Amino acid sequence: MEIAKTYNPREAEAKWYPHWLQNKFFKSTPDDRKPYTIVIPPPNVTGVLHMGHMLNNTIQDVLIRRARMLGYNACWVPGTDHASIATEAKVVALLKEKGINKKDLSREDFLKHAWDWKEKYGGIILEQLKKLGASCDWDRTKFTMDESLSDAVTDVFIDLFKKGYIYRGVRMVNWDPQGLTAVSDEEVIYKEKDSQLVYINYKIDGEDGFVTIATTRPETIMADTAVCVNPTDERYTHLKGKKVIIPLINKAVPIIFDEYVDANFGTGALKVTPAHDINDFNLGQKHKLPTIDGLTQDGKISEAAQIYVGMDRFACRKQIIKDLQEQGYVLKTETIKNKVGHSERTDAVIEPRLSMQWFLKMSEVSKPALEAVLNGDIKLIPEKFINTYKHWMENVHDWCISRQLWWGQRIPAWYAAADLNDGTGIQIFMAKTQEEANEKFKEYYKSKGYSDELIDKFFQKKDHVFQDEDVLDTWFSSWLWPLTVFDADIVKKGWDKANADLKYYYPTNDLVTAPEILFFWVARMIIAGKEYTGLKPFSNVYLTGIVRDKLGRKMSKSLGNSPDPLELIEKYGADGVRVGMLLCSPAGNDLMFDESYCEQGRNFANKVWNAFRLIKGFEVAVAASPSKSSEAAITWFQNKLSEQLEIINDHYSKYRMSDALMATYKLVWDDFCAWYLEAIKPEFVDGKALPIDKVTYDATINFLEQLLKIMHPWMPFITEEIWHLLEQRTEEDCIIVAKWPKIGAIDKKQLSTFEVAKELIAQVRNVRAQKQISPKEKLEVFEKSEATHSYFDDTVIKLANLSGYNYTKVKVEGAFAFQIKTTEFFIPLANNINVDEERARLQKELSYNKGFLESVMKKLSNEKFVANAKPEILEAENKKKTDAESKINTIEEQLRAL
RNA sequence: GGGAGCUUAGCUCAGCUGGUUCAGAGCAUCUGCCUUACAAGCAGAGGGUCACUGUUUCGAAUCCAGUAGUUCCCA
Repeated sequence: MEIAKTYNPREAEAKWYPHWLQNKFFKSTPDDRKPYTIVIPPPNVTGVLHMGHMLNNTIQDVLIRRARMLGYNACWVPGTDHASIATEAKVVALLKEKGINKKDLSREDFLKHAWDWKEKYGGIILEQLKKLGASCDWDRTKFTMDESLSDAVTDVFIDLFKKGYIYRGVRMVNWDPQGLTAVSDEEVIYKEKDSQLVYINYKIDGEDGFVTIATTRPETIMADTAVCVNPTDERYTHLKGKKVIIPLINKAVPIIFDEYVDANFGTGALKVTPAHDINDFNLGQKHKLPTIDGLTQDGKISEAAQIYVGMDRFACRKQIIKDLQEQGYVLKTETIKNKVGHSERTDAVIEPRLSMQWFLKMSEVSKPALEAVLNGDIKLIPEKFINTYKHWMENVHDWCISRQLWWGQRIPAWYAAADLNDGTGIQIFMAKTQEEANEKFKEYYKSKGYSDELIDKFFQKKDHVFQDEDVLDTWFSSWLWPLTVFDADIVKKGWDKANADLKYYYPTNDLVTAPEILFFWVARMIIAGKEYTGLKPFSNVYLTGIVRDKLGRKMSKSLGNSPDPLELIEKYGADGVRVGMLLCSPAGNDLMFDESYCEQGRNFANKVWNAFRLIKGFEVAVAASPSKSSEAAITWFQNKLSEQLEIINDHYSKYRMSDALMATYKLVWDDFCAWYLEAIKPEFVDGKALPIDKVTYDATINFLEQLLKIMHPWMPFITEEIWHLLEQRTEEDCIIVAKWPKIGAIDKKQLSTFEVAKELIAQVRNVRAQKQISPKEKLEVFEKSEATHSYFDDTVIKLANLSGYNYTKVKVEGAFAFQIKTTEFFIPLANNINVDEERARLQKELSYNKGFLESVMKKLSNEKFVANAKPEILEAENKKKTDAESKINTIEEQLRAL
């Protein structure tokens, strides 16, 4: 059978993924093995696969595949997130294209469109993950708005409300006038902008003179309800009890005094607009000022402003500056830099706005979550994020959980009049259905002593008991993810009655996610986990970096600097891309991605392929026994494999993915291909390869199989492909479910002996290169030593192409001489010795060694060093001294001999 | 404005408790090779005042302080 010279990833990928699925290798059900669980950070239904997902999911797949091979019952739960704002924005935009305005639709109709959209596009990203090789248990795929998961979200809301953690209040929120919803503090991105600071004169009421205020938001002056100055500011003390007149609308507002105002900023006089600034709001509360909302929810000037009504806030800003200037109210304007908040989702400028929202009180519930990380019960990798986490959790703000949207879980709060006689007041009850809400209100009214007749009459009217219009923040459903993917009824039943799945898989093992959502998601999952099970949701949180381009810019659609992951897979193969991603991904640090890493990954796959090709091509001679050189190579590689496997396992245990990968890469490429295979490769005689003996062949196949297993988590496809090409195997005998290799005995001494042999071989090759001697011409080596033989002699003879490896007690004249450690070697070179060149080389070596000796002597002659250094260090220094001295002696002798 | 991190070869990064396997790896570069597994390869080689300044120490890439640059988080 002809095997292709270069590896073709496409074929293997098309073959093995379906094969794994068919054999249900990704599937997990509880059994008596130990579980190893990962829940996927559910990608957004609006998303398509980007480089961040690639990185994140490759890491998860590597972890889960290795765990599977280690014998754990590995379970990787996939799913998606409904992404309230982003999805609603997409659907609204799509409808708009079709000429449909959201406002013209009923809630039900809109949701129908949204579900259609989700069904059509929501699964794209999961399909793309399959191309990457992701070994998720697809039967467990969940969506944050699945009926059962949504139900759990509502249950949690009601439960937390009962516990007193959820409250409703007027708050200054970050309002997105485009998305028409409040967004959380975390969803506001502050960008530095040039802004006009306008100095406006407010006339003092009843006397001549002005107070000048400075503002970047002149369009809100109509909503001013005071001007505030610092009580210690002498410029203004005479204004106590006075009023000023707001220009254009000629309205008098009081001058108030408060320490809050910085006398040094602007003019030291601050316009107070409680409805449009959080600090002004606080001032307003303190000084009992009225609140005027000068803007509508979509960012236009409101009726309350009296003028410019209906004009857009930014258009109005321009216009009002112009008008104020014309009427002589503007003292001056200057350009300053300030940070302006933008909506993460719509990029609209955030408007601080007073509105009625639902909040979750965080101070209590966050305590166990902070504790879990601080005491090490949950590990953050890398550890530096513990600081960040701690800081956030200790200064945590209440969480605004309501969103003025339709796509999401509707808040289960129901409202009706408190007083049935005149229909005034508002009473609120939590309920999951209209019927349940009605019952609660009936009971309530009865308890208040209203007559049955009155109550019946009330309930005959339509919409008497109505539900809150808002939905919950998406994170309010995804914080339950590790719980509800296994048991959506956990909130109702409690941990003690949790189903078998949850009891088995929870707490999960590892969570792999981006540091950007440490608070949004990770912290809140810990809170929910602690609240509903008393347990942590996961043991380790691996925080990946941000994928950036070569120039360090974050990869984004708008910059167009992100390669399409699927195209990369097409070009380099899934294995190549996986290796490429992880070669450049230190934990928690950003990675500067470049396609050349994928090329390196592809090259590696090809190297592995060709190693297989070589081995597969061996002709086996059953009767032959292994040569000494092969025997030595086999024992050496056995040791090497064990040594490196131990290192690789250790890297994994510390989540040092790129180190584990690099160790694997070097073990395969350098140790196995460049050294081992070259050492055992049969020689060519008369243009034909000699057959290989059975012992060496079996050992080699065994090594390759072990290496394939070690490579499998990184390169699932090529390893599975070769696994099956090596021999005829049953359907179920797949590498994906093979056992992870065990570490054998490690003979350190032999490993270091081989290192000397390698150095010797390199020296011979080096001499050839320098003297331009063909690799085909055999050379001879003499070792000056008392010994007559060492273990790797034959291996050296083969790899360096020697005619003989000899031992001598005296030095060899007229030969190229060199040293490895303290041993002297000679290569007779007939007439090839250039005396001047040799002298220069030896002189250079001599002066290096003299300098080295000098630095050692400096230490040893230092009394304080001898007195303070640890004994083993002192010993090492002494050995350095004697070694250097002997080297210097030898070199000097060689020089004399020239 | 407050806090955290980073700065080591051309690039991307390792360097745990201060001391020869401490100045490393991979890629890139240069030189020589189409040696019948692999040119997506083989064999060699070059390349760094460990950001800067100072401190502690017998000894500092490593500890400490300051400076500069840079990134992130919070307001």
